[in-house]
Amino acid sequence: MSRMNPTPRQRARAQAIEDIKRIAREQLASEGSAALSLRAIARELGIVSSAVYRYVPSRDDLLTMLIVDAYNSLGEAVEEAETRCPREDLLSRWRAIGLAVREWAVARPAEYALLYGSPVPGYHAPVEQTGDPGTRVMMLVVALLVDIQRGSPPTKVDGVLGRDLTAVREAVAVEVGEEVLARGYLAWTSMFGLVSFEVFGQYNGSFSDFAAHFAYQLDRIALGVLGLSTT
Amino acid sequence: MSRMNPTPRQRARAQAIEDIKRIAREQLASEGSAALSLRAIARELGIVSSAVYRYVPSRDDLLTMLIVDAYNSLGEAVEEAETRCPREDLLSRWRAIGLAVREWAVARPAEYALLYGSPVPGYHAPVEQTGDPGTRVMMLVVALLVDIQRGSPPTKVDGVLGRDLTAVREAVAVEVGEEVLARGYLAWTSMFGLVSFEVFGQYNGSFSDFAAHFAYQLDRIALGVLGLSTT
DNA sequence: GCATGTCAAGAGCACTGCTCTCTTTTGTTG
DNA sequence: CAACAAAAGAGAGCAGTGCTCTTGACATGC
Repeated sequence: MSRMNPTPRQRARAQAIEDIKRIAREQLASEGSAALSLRAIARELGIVSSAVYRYVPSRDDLLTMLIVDAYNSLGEAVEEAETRCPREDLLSRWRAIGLAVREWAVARPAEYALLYGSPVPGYHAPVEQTGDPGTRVMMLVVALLVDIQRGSPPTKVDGVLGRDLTAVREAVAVEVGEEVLARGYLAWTSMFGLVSFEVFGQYNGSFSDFAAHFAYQLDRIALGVLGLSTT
Repeated sequence: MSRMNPTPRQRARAQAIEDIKRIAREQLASEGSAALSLRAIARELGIVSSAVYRYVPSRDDLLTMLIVDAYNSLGEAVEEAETRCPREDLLSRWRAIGLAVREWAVARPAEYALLYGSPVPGYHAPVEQTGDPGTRVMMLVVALLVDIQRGSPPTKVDGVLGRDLTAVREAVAVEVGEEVLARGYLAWTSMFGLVSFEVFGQYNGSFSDFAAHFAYQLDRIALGVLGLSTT
């Protein structure tokens, strides 16, 4: 009833929500996440502030929508880049994932901060909405780990960490050993550490060419952490 | 005149500023950086809001003070841990730095977010005040890199990245080759990637024992990136 | 044509940072 | 000890925020 043949009403409503999100993204880009103001959005739309609440329940819900959209946008971009690679070329798959993440992040620093920066104060992302889109990139890395594991026997990890990793392995239900999984976690966090340092300006102008630095370190992660040969 | 024998006035003033910063830190911890409110601080102090402006020029200046204090607190903690290690035990020095950073971060997540999270919207840290305290931890890593370099001939890095690294090497004026410097950057960002993922809740409950995970990955960085033997 | 549901408007509440003026307190000094 | 100046506090006020509520206009579906 609501998805087959949308009524003009539903069309207009969807368009209004799309407009609100578009302007919200612009504000996000120019001012930052905490400066996101429903009143400013209303002004931009030539609308009184209370009217915005017809379309968006609250500021936090708007943030959630933007986060979900951002996760999907990032996921789509990275999936698109990764599927171009030949399946057997593990190194180029890793490179494609990393480069796509960085490219997306530097193009949309505010949205990247929303996903991977400090959590917005007072706001906690509802996992039931953000959880699924938030794992799309992760899943590509997991698939890569499976192919890295293939051929060599899985190695366990000792202690509490080993049990945690086993639980993760069983949760995602793929054939990857604990030790490779741990390598994947480090590669994953290292890559986001690199991107975050660049996007959040932690390098303090050490590098004139961030892309070169990132590509270099991405290969170093592939070699030193994932064990992929870069020759 | 102003630092030898402080007058009672100066004492009271310093105490008032200290109280403001203390309550600000509490608010930061309980609510987050954007929720930091001068009016709320005034309420807590039993003071009218305008009176706070006698001690703190603005909200942004208060944030700057907190950032400088946080950098110094972190730097002090890490320096303290690192100097305990025997100079020749490079691995334990790296471990000490990493563990101290993590410990400090998980104990003060809000202040850590202030330093290494997404930048506070509308606020840009004045480099002339935050620059120096912000490099204290970095300097320990640089010193470690010098000792890693010692004995082996320095290796250059090609291209733009190589020139950037040479500029950094000349800026800090220490005997460390470009290639080791690049390793240091990756180790540095990887470590902060790990800490940020934990503090900012990106792991989504994968690990029950973050400390074990961190210690494990810290050693892996030492081995795979810094080239320190963990045997 | 009319009832129904949607949308916009506007007022209002409680909060924020910040400025201004006025008064009180307080340390110093003649 | 008294007088003075500097510092601190109080309070009003401005412009902004998220959000709620009521009221009126309008289009949609029967």
